Amino acid sequence: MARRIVLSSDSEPSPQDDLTVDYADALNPQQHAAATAGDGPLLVVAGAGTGKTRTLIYRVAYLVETGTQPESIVLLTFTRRAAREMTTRATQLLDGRCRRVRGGTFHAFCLGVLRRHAQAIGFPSNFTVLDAADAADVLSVLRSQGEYHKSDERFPRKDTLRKLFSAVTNRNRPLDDILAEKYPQFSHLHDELEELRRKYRGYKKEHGLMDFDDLLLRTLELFETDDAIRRKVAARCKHVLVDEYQDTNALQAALVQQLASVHGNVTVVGDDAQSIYRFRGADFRNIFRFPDQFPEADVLKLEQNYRSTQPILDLANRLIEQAGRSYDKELFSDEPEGDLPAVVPAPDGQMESRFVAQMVLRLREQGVPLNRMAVLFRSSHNAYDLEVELNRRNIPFVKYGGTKLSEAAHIKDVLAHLKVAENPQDAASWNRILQLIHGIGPKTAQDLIAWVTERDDEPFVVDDSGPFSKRYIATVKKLFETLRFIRQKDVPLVEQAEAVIDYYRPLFEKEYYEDYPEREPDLEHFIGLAESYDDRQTFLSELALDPIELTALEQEPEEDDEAPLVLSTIHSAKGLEFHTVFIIRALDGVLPSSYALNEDGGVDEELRLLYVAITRAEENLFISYPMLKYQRFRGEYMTDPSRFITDISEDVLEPVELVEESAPSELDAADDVKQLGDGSGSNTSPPESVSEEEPDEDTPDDGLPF
DNA sequence: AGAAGGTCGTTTTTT
DNA sequence: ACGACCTTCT
Repeated sequence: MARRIVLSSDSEPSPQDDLTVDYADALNPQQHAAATAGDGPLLVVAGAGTGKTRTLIYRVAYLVETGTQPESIVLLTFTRRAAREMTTRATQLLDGRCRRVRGGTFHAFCLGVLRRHAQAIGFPSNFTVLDAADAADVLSVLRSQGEYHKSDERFPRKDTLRKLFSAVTNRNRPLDDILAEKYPQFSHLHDELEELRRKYRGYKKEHGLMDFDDLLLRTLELFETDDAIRRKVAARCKHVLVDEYQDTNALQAALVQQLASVHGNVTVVGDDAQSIYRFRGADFRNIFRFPDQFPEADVLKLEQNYRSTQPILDLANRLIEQAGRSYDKELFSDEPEGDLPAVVPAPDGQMESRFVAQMVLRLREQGVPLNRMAVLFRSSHNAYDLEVELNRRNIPFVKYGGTKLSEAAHIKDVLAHLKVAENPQDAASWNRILQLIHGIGPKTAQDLIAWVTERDDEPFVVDDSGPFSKRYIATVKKLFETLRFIRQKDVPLVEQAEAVIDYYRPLFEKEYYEDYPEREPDLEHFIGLAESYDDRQTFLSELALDPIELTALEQEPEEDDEAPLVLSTIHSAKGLEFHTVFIIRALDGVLPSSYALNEDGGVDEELRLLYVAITRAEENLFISYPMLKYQRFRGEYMTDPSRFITDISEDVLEPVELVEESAPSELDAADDVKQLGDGSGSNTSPPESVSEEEPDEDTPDDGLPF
């Protein structure tokens, strides 16, 4: 290791009292210490709602204000949304300089590095980013080429293969280990799987493809291969700040080490009790290993909660006691007063949805804006019932964790055309667009791809040397024409998108003959989206790394629309906070997911998930579940409430009974009215029972101006 | 042989 | 509602 000579910053050292922000006044002593800490590694262990984000924002401002170039600050967050929000808030706090702080996800940051330096590890700079489905499709092609299902043995399906290989990469452990641990039924296929994994790597390299894991892995490889690049990149990272450190995996921890390898200034913030991404290779132990990784690290704790009332924290604390391992943070609030969290058993799923919808409307009447309320659930389909109910009542909502625009099959089709224009070697996209053509199946597609990727110079010319048949030649010609057009210089991205869609439309209507009218609007959205970008490569990468929620687009962004209610998976609600939180479908088999029961450590992770959900709430918390459930195969059956809430005493989690309001007399009037039962155990008045006038059939109007 | 079309069993969480 | 697999058609 070379001797290091550290040059001190040339900008004049700013004395504390010249700062424009009053840090001591805005932060509590613990937060203040973290935000204004000096150089070197720093670990901040912070409980839920303790102002972790706030502290990071102030730290960014402080660093900028004390002379650090904003461009040399790297703020790594879990989602792009979080990064955007943090830089915006830092900007409000200080000034425009904070906008130039570099921020984003590990994946986005690595993408930027690789776009500049990929050649050093044998990739073209215009490599394509594969999302999870694309990666699985590539594996599927390789699997059928390899004829692995020769005997009658079942071979893992494409998505299982992808998960398996992803786990190997993210946990940085040998295939054997992962097989033994997670897929013992496939252990005997070890040799075939190793071979397939090798082929997959080779295929990606040959065709300029990187999946999500590669973005991290190849960046590390780059740093190992070329030390000059490592030093150059790390030199631009004067300060590295990482949010949600408990959810990083082995690769990300290694990356942090590399990025900090020149200046050694790292601040990581996290909470081991909120680690919920184990399935993705995250290891909460990273946070405890940090002091080993950086021996001089200072460790600070934030314990005072500013978000929730004490009754909500009591429930959270009680809940986390059930975990197999102990967490030493006991959350306390400066807001002792508040309603008890309520557990609400509903007769069935529809009633559960009606309860949520009506409570939302009542609270809105009381002045709580819709977007300060959230409905959280374990998995996306748990909300289907509720979505129907909300649509029926014209209550606007956004759903996070649902289907993404770029994950819809027809949008992937359009994207594949643009990807091929960007990277003609992209066999994965070729495979997709060729098979859309009538008469071309897997085999012909492979032959054509082999032919077309041979000629890098001008891949979009049809001549007689190709393996063409009359069945589809006309369409292939049109396809190539379109591709040649959009590859010309200076064709605006919107026009490229329009050209692709013009070509694609007939194929689209044939492929989705059953329901293409419903899908049609997405194509329009897509064009609208393309308008706000001018660079095709940026557009494609951003869409892959930061997919757009479908419901977010359906929300017409009209001026005086009320901000919508938030529906979200618990995972996607991480880091957010709401005045009122509803947790629905709190059932055994759903909230501890039945999948988690077999894995060891699985149940604890589900418990942390519920803990995260609960600690999103500031004032009101309702946990509900349906007592009856319907499944196609089983018919109606009785459910069990989540094991996590059954043993909680009533003075911490208050049971609430739903009661239908007895109908005054008219027929059908009882249909939509219920009131909260005895909710008066707590120290504030229960929500008044509001009887709702049931609107006429099919013209729901809850008094909302939408 | 290879593609199209129908049928059956299925469905966590995300960059 | 979606994909893996099987059968039928070109």
